[in-house]
Amino acid sequence: MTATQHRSTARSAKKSRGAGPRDPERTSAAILAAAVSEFTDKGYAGARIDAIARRSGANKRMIYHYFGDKDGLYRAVLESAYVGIRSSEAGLQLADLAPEKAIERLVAFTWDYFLAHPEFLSILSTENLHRAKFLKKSQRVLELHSPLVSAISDVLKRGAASGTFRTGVDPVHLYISIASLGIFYLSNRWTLSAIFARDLTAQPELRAWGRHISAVILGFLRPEKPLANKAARL
Amino acid sequence: MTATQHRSTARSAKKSRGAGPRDPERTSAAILAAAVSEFTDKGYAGARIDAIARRSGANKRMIYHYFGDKDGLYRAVLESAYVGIRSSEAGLQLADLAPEKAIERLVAFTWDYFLAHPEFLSILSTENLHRAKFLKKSQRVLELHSPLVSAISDVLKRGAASGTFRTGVDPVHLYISIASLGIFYLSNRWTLSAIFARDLTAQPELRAWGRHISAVILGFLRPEKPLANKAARL
Amino acid sequence: MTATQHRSTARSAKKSRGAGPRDPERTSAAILAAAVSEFTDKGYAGARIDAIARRSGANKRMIYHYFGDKDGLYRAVLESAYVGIRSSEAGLQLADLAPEKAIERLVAFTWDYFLAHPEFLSILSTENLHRAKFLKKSQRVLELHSPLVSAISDVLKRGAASGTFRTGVDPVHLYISIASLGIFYLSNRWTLSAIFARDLTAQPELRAWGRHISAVILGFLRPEKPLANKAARL
Amino acid sequence: MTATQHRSTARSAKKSRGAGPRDPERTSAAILAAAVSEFTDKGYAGARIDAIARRSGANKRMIYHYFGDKDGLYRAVLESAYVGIRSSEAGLQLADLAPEKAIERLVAFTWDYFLAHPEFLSILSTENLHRAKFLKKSQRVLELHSPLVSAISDVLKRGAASGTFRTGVDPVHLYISIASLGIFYLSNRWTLSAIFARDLTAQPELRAWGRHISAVILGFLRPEKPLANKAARL
DNA sequence: CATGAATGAGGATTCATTCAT
DNA sequence: AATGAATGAATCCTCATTCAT
Repeated sequence: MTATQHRSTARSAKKSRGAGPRDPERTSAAILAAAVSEFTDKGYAGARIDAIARRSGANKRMIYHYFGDKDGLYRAVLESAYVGIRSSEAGLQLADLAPEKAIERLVAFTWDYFLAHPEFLSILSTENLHRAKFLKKSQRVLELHSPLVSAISDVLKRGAASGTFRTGVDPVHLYISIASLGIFYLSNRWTLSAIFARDLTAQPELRAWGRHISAVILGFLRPEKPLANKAARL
Repeated sequence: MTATQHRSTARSAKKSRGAGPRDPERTSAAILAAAVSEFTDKGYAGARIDAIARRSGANKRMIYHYFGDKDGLYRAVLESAYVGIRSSEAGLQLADLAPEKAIERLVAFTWDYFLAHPEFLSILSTENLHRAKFLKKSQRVLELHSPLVSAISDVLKRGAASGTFRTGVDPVHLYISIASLGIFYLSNRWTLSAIFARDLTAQPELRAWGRHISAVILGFLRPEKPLANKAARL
Repeated sequence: MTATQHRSTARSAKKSRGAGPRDPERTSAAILAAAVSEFTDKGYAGARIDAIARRSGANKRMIYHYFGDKDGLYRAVLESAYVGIRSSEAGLQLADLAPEKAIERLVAFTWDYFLAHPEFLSILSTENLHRAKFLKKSQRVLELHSPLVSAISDVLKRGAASGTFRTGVDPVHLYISIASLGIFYLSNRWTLSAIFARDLTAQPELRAWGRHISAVILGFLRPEKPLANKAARL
Repeated sequence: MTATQHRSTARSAKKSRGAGPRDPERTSAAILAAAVSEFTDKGYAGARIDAIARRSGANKRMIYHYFGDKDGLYRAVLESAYVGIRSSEAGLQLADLAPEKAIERLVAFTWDYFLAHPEFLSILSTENLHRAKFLKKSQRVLELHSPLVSAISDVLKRGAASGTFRTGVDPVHLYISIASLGIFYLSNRWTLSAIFARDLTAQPELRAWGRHISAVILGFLRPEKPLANKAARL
């Protein structure tokens, strides 16, 4: 990625043409970016190749050249979405933190990421409408997830050992819970705002919900019976 | 209703054609049912009027007759989905139960309803892709939700008063949390199964997740400092 | 066929609209006729659905409605071509004629048919470019040909028995020979005229070639050693 | 030629890339060969410039460099096909053979050539679909054919003079007859096999048909009335 | 000479919707 | 009330050809 950027920077110095013909990397990146927007806004079936061409400034033919067909382009969008979140996540260093802090940090990161990347939520939703038809084929994406599970598992073990967390929590369940609370709220804020007659998309509401997620997750993780009680019962 | 039935009975004697032409109610119900399936499976843009006509056995022209256009048909589907869940919910009688029992019941009902009505999840997701464009227009649906909020609010108050629940919980937040955990899991089970390499659609996993939702919600609702509070009260 | 014509005639009396909407039979017949011309002129790949729509006066969508896709339309054209020649042929009554007369009649009919139906030659040529890909799938066409072989076989047997024809002639070979001489000349008249610098498409040339086919076929069928045989029999 | 070879040898030492860039002759020959295959398989309209580039290993731009456009490339293919058969034919030396032997040889050569050069048949067929549009423009090809007609004419005259052949046979007609029987069978073997439910592409069938052509042509050429009869009538 | 990116006009096919009966 | 034919505007995709290097 750095190499690429360098190269294109170097070149754009030489010839400052706005949107670059003869610059395959830039062209295909522009197409991908436009495709992310379009698929995000309209879903798979609603997305229009013509619109992507227009948005990206590229010739329609180039889309087929670089991505094969609509499916291929969508697949590229899907992959880039997952690669995006997982690689950001990799910088969290949960192992260096106390269990409670680690979970707080993971929850905060996740919520912030979802807030900052609405396209991720949208692609997810689209992909699930298709029952993960495309995702299943993407080995590249599938390999991305075991580090995440290991990291969470490690935190949970440490927390249980120190008595901070309840025992027996499944790390996959925990991650899904965190994601649920964040993604569902954001993905469904439009219908939720409508039915509850309350603007859940407003900044204060969003901040409140972020705190709520933390409260729910940490509230749940508290040991089932406080230590004192346990001792008392013995 | 009686009139209609009488009429159609009278006529079906006259001309015994299998599926009923000249039976407006049956025709439009068949169309709606087919539309639910189609929109559920394909989303709004992916749904095909032709497919709905085929699936329902009705003439395509009838769809336009009863529902105006594709939008109108979709709106009908959307409304029927919300009416379905809210009217089932109305039978819960949460006010008659102890706070903890009431929440357990609400959680269990909600999870079971989502499990039994995948079309509800799908429609929700589709509607959110469109930022609730259609829902906003449906006064009928919007009016359906204040009883739900009131009921939950009442339970939370009773729980807080008795020391069973923490205080300051927003009923809308609580409902969204319950819905999040259920809907997100089910809507996303296809991608989640893929990325976590684990069949989250299997019966035991589904049952485990149902228990997990209860644990999370009730775990969260526990008073924040149980020992102190409890001690104080004793 | 007669029924159809009658019906559409009856109707066109009632409502004299030039090209008939609401007359499926006429519409699909018009499409087929236009398709025959287009595929004949341009071959499969060169044919344009748009052109067929224009030529037939039908809406493009109707082509897909009646024939499925380009392949289906081509297949219909192919079938109609074979049905055309074989059903005309069926009226020849070769069994009622003396062997030599029967062959003369078959040759004359075949040549005349080819002359009158250039589209048949063209479709044949197109189909062979595709190695009979479509024909192989058409059971309907394949069943059309055994009566022809039987009829020729019978004539050859009678001719051999009476000493008019040589023995051991394969009826399929004979038919292919007759077809070869006629079809090749006509299909290739354009290149042949060019390379031999002689207008082989002119009427006198066509008549001369018709006589030539007869002479070749009958010349070939003469018994191999006429003198001896004839003498012996006298 | 020598210069070119020298040059390319010198360079192939320098950069041993498999197929030769910087070797104009090889590049254009490779393009032509690929074009022959492509036009043969798909016809003019069905042929793809991209496919020819891929098949030949040449850059698409080179095709335009050497042949101008699709038409020019097709024309080159067409010319090479005719040059191929006519120059092979030139070696037959029919004048040195007895008339019957000469015809036998011509028939055998022609059949063998068609068998060995399916692309010739295919190009012919394609060119005739276009009514010899391209051929007419190719002076080079047109000049190729008068020697053939002269040679056949000479043989026929000698045969008629010696009483071996019937009189009044048009040499162009004779050649077209020979070509008809060979080309039609081979070009149409796919449809003929299908409609006659018999594999006419099998080796034994091909050999049998080769003999059949000879039998038909020589059978036809036999004098109409044996000499004895003629004498008797005088 | 050679390359691979780029293009615009068109190609088959599909869709929601309306018309005539 | 119900039907099946008909439509025109898109929609995805492909093609021959040219441009910049």
